[in-house]
Amino acid sequence: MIEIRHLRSLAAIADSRKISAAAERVHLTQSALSHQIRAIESHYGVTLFERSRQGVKFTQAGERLLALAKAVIAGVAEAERDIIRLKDDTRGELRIALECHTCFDWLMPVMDEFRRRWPEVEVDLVAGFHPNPIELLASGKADLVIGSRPSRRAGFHVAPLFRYEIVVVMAKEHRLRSSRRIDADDLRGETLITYPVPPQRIDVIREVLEPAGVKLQRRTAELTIAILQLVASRRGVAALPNWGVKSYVDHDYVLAKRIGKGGLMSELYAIANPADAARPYMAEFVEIVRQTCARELDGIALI
Amino acid sequence: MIEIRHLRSLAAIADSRKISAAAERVHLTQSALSHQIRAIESHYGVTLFERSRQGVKFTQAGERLLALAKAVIAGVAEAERDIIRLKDDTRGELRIALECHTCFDWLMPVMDEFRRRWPEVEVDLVAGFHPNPIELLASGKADLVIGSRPSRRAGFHVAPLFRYEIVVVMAKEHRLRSSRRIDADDLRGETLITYPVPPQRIDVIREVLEPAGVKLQRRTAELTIAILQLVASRRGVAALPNWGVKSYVDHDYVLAKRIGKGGLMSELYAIANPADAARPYMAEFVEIVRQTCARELDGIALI
DNA sequence: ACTAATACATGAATCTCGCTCATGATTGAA
DNA sequence: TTCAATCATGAGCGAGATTCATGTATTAGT
Repeated sequence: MIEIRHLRSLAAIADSRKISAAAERVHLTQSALSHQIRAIESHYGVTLFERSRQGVKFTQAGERLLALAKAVIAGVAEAERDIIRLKDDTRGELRIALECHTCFDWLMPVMDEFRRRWPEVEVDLVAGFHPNPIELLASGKADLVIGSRPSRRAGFHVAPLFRYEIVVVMAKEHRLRSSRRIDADDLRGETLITYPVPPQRIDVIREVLEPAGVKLQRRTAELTIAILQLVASRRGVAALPNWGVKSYVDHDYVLAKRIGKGGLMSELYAIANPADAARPYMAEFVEIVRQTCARELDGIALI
Repeated sequence: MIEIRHLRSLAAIADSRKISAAAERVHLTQSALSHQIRAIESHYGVTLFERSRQGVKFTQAGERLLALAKAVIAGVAEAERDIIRLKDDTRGELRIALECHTCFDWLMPVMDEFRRRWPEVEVDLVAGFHPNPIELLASGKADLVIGSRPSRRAGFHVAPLFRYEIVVVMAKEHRLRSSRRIDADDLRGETLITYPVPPQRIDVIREVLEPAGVKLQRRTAELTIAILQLVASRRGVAALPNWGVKSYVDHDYVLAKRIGKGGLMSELYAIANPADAARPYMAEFVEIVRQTCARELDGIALI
């Protein structure tokens, strides 16, 4: 008899196109998923998808079950929200502060979806640039910070979001235009264009340039689009999330290059006070971020 | 994590109003169901229903989960039908013959629902009275007979429907009007009004009168309403299913009396040729009968 | 009031079935 | 060809679901 866990597996497979990747998402081994699928297939006497190296392709029967899965999963989630509402007082506010300003790109759809699910929660963005957004949590000016992992000593509740790659963007005519990858030394003499935050908060400085003893001139801008304008007009280079610059690269406005051998990776977390983290809608906000980003941003990995 | 089996349990509890009765319907012990519910309740931190002597009453949270359960169960059933359709050729015909003519009462809503679910199957009623409807199966004139259990030697596929009580109905002014129960001897000298079928096919004769050596005059009528007219106008008594006469008794047209100490019970089965019984829509027709009757008929027990 | 009956709860024992582990099979790429 | 990636398969284990035995509470009957 089919169960919700099977439907969740199915949805995960549909999302990731690969059984082994889907297995991770539902916290199972590849073997377990394989067994699950086989069980469903033999139960109904149909095949759910054609397996191949580059992912699975759903059959008609698979699509039909997938449609059921999506409906059931959504229905269950909605019912669970309603039950929480019946049980607890779910009014509250969610003031969000961003450490990484590129995140505005994906925050809007996330907030939209969140408002739909928790209309009684007041969502707000904490405006302006802050040298250390985490302090906003401690001072009670924000309820949730999206940024890099704080030291665990600070006592905050930390939920992992995703890992992404930071790339160097440069003008199309830049002298390094034909390099496949960029190392710290390559950048000597360049101007680095960043958001107006302390150098220690900028990954490429902290992780790459400083260890190599390379110190660049800096120039700041508040908006991603402004940074890219400066880059395109050859006022310097910038280091930004790959998903933040993808559309500009695709349109050939600028070039993006990998940093170092394996690329410079960074991770985003949702950080909250432990008291607030227990609120029912908090975990769901994090889930919405993860799902939305996994769907809309290229080249990220949920963590 | 909640699973479909929990939702099925919940729906069964809602239907039967009693945990122990519901347990049987989902093929579990009362204990297992009790544990299941407790697990769900503690998982969500809510109570799903107030337990009391005469059944359970759903709380708001219980109602919400129940709504989910109904939606999910219906969705799963629909998806499974679609998958069967994708897999097999599901066209076919379903010619139904009735052994018990009172069954026309509930057959219409059943057929309606069936047509909705399997529009590509041609449903038909085999008209007229037949001395032995089972023969219609063997001769290929019917695909499904609804009646009492045939001898297992006959090689038919038999699906149980429900158990019900056969009561004696009599005019309000009948000499036995104040008896609480009727025994074979009480009926000596009466006229028994029946459908026009052989005496061996009439339960009250086979099970009660004949064993007691009581032989009554018989008179026949083809329609339940005609039999009741004759009873009401004091032309005799009849023995009919309790649910078949309930509305007439409730309106005080006739009286109904229990037969013997524990009542005369009878059972209905759906009988088909094994080859036909394998067809996907057959099992579902039986399910629809069971569910519809459990919902609409008073005083029956699914078997 | 006492007893019997009915319905649900509870804890321990048991057992099922779903998971992981180890390994094999297949296929595409280098 | 070999390697790497992906999925399949079978055996064995263990968590969790079920049953069994019993307890508790409420109700009906005499």
